[in-house]
Amino acid sequence: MIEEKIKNLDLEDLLYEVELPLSHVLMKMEQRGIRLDVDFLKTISVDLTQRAKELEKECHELAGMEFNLSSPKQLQHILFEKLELPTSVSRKTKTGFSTDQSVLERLAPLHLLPNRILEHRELNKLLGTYVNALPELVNPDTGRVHTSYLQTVAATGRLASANPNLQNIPIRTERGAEIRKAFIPEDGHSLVSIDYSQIELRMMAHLSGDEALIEAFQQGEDIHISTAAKIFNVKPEEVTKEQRSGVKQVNYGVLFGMREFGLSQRMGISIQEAREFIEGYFGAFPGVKRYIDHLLEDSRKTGMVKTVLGRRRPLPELQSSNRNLVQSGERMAIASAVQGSAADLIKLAMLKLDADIDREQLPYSMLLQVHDELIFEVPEGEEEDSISWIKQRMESAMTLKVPIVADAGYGKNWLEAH
DNA sequence: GCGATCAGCGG
DNA sequence: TGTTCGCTGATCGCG
Repeated sequence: MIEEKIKNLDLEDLLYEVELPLSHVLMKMEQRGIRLDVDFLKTISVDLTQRAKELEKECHELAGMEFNLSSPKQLQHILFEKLELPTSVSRKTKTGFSTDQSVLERLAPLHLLPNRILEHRELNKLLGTYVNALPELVNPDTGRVHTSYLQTVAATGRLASANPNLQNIPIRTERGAEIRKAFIPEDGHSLVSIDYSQIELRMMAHLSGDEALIEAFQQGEDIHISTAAKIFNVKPEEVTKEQRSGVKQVNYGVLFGMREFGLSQRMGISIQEAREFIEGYFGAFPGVKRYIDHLLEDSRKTGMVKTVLGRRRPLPELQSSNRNLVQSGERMAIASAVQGSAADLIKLAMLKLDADIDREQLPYSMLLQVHDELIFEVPEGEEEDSISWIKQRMESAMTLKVPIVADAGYGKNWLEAH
């Protein structure tokens, strides 16, 4: 029986105290939906389409012939055969040479076309996936978009979102971030966004018990700067932007089980330099190194990895004789422990928030979850009060060996609130 | 119409 | 050989 199995795997609490109650919270969020400013998106669409057309024309001229800019196959032919640009910067794919972003960036100094393609790709992505697609998904009865949260598809225990996916709305580029302005509150309300600060690194500090990492978080300083100061043995105020940026990438790379090669690619440094970087990192945080070693040994023995709430991810790869498969499994083991535990944390926070909103009959609506961020709709004038109320509950959802910090904002659209 | 492939968005 | 997870869209070959 399934109940028997759940009991034997010690998953009863997770199922009955977390996942099943959470399904109700998610249902309410889906039914409430979030309001979308369709007129605003139509306006953006006109501008982006105009610019995309210009770029398309220019690309055809640069290529000396017409072709479909959205076809990697045709672009491959133009770049590497017609224009004879070097294939050395491109990795092989099943169908030939890749024309992805990193390749086009490396070709950019040699020809104008790759640059124009890059811009065209950005615009086409925004138009096709968001600006033109989202208005189609507005429910005519509610005037809002209603995502579906998937509770059982992510191997780490995270949620997923679909139809539409509201967990991957652009933010990193200026044009992309504009799209967030289309997500707006009900009349007389504001959007409030509260996100956990560096939650995965804090979870790593907690899980590993590394004294230096814990100390760095307890000091409440910029974690990447204090990490850099430790690795390079300088004072925090002497850390350069480049050093901070490199350390940040290592900090997050460690969470994904990154190795020398991946880091060197990402940072644009040699493999030797990347190796020294990683050695410096683990030298400064020996507890993290010990934790990862133990985690991998344990996961290999048991064939699975667990989060703080006992959520399990089977990892048969770790017992394979294929070295690549084992290494891939090791990356998943580290990522699952950290990301999955962070997912546990925000789920507890959501349950507490929902229960307390109900109990205190507060006029706050939880609308969205984006892994480390919660978005609420609250009445105008209650922004500050709601923020301190929500923040307090998010920051105390679990007790870790480091402080849990959440940053908050509010506004008349999602971009402003962030 | 379906599935494989490539590409790119987020945390 | 070469970062984690998952979702979506366009193209293209197959039927």
